[in-house]
Amino acid sequence: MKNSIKVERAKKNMTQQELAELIQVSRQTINSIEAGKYVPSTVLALKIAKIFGQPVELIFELEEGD
Amino acid sequence: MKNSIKVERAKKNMTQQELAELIQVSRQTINSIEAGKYVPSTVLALKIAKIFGQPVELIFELEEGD
DNA sequence: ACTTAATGTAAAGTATAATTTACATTTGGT
DNA sequence: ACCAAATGTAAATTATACTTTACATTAAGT
Repeated sequence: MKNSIKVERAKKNMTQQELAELIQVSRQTINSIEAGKYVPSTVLALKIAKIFGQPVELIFELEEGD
Repeated sequence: MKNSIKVERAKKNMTQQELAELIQVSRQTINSIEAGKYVPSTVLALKIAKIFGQPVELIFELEEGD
């Protein structure tokens, strides 16, 4: 699964720290998700999508093998 | 977080078993998600939404406390 | 009433998401 | 070059998603 969190963050000029605080997780959680180290829960995906004003499927995309 | 998987399944006349096979998880995983026992990963949410032809936000909804 | 498919539930185990702490590296401004 | 903010990375721990097995309950058909 890939995601465009980094891009959306850049659009809004938002740091990992700020995003982390907005959705109430640690900064490392955001960093790890961006780095593709793990797949977030649906709650996180919904919160992130909401903040960026985009549908979940536009920020998170399935890949081969998912 | 609540979801409308049961309803969408009913619309399509699909069993938990069938849905489970389509997204490659156990039947109990579907059952537990429907029962609200836990929040699925974003990969599962995307797969489920895809099968029902609905956006993720329409099937999975945040609640107070999420 | 009987049978069968579908669903609900539960316990134990495994895999993985998320946290915390800590430090290294990069980037941008002055 | 220096400083500070932001990002990358990593190990250890905790929380939770998911599996497997197994059994109980419900719903529907005959």
